[in-house]
Amino acid sequence: MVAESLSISRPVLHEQVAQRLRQMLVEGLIPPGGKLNERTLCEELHISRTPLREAIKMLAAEGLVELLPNRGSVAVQLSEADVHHTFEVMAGLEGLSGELAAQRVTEAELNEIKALHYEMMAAYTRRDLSAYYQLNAAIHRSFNAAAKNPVLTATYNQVNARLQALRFRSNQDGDKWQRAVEEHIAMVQALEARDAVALRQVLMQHLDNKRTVVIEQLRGARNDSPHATLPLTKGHAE
Amino acid sequence: MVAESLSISRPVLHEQVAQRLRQMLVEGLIPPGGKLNERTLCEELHISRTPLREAIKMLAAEGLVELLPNRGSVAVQLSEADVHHTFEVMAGLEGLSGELAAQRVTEAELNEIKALHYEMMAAYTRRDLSAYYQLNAAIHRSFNAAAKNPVLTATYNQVNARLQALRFRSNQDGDKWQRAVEEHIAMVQALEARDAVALRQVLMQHLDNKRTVVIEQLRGARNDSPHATLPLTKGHAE
DNA sequence: GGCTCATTTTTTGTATTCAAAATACATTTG
DNA sequence: CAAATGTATTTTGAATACAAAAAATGAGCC
Repeated sequence: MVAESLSISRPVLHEQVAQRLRQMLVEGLIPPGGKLNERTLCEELHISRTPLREAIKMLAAEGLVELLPNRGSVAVQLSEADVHHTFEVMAGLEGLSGELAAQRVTEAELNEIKALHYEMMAAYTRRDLSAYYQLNAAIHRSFNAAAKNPVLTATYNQVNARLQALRFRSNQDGDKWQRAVEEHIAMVQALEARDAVALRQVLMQHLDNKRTVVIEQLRGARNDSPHATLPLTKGHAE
Repeated sequence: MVAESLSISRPVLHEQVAQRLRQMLVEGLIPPGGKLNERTLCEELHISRTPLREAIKMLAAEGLVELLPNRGSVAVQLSEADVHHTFEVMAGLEGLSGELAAQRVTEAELNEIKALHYEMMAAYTRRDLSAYYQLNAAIHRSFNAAAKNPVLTATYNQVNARLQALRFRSNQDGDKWQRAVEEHIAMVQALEARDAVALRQVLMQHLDNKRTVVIEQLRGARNDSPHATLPLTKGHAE
């Protein structure tokens, strides 16, 4: 609606800082529960406290950090219940995505999703977890895009960002991984058939299963090292 | 999780300011598309620019204002497409609310919802639009509470806040109002029967209809006064 | 030795100042 | 008179300065 955007437009500082902090949170550079010391971050990012604090306030509104009055801010640490609730909402949003995508997907989009799907199958066959994970994310993004609802996409991304900080790599377990792949096959079939109800069903089920896997993993990690930051990418598929 | 909150805890300034700005946006004191002049707001609220700017950044993250680099910030003005997309997401979230509420509602909650429902029926019978509107909102809040998912509630509220700024009063039209009431009756029945699928269905349909009403109203208002801020609460039921 | 409480230090919250960009205005020129 | 350009003013963006609260330190005491 507003014109600009064509101009060179050096992004403003608080935006850059917010983006960088998001990255640090998702990458675990700031671990869940970790404190965001303003002075330290200012020195690291070579900025003053004003834009840093503005960025932190944005992240707080996004649910990525928690503000403790007069005591600064910490990276959110999701409890098991929080994770459960977040996945529940994600399932709802994914379901809606699927429902709308089934109605609105173009042939070109469908083809691209099928292509990504086959790439993913290749990654699965090779047990290439990293590639699988990336393709999986790309496919879910594509479903979202096919739904053609920017509000949905924004909402989805915001809720999802909180989960990203968990840095889970699900489907390490062979059976679970296979089930996920089977669900993916069903997804593509439902999308191709433009079956909104079926697609919604599959996607919600997919998320529910993912939730189970993540929570199991979370419990394991907590038991392994109750007070340390969660160990990441431990172990591989099979 | 974090302790505090028991203490009297005078809220910090940027929080107070954010709350006040939200109120001003929802009440139309700052109209959609209206500019947020920092100097003016500072004087009105008797604060310095620092907490004001922090608050504005939070509202931007919430999607209530838009930041224009080097040109300040304006209250979001939803296009018709935006409204359409927002309602679509709201329908999905309401549907999920209903699905979960049907599974989790307690007898006490059900009773309270039924009580609110009858109060609402009374308001409808009297054609008391204001009371109807408030009770309607209370009922939807109760459904949300019965779903017992704080992430869902927070997400719902955030998306809903953007619509609040439209200040619509739907169901002025007799037929539409009656249909909405019928849907409400179906809701309570489905909740009482703990029929998750039916409840989801009714709630989504309810939101879809509301969307239609709001968009019609929006078109009317835009045509009546293309460039002024939208006229509010014009006309009454029947 | 451990505990309490006062003092210092650090950290956060807010206000003010300085700088840069955008806007408004006036002057010049064709 | 209109368009364009240069100047002044306003407004936003960022850094610094100041105040208040919390945390850390350490001396005195039991």
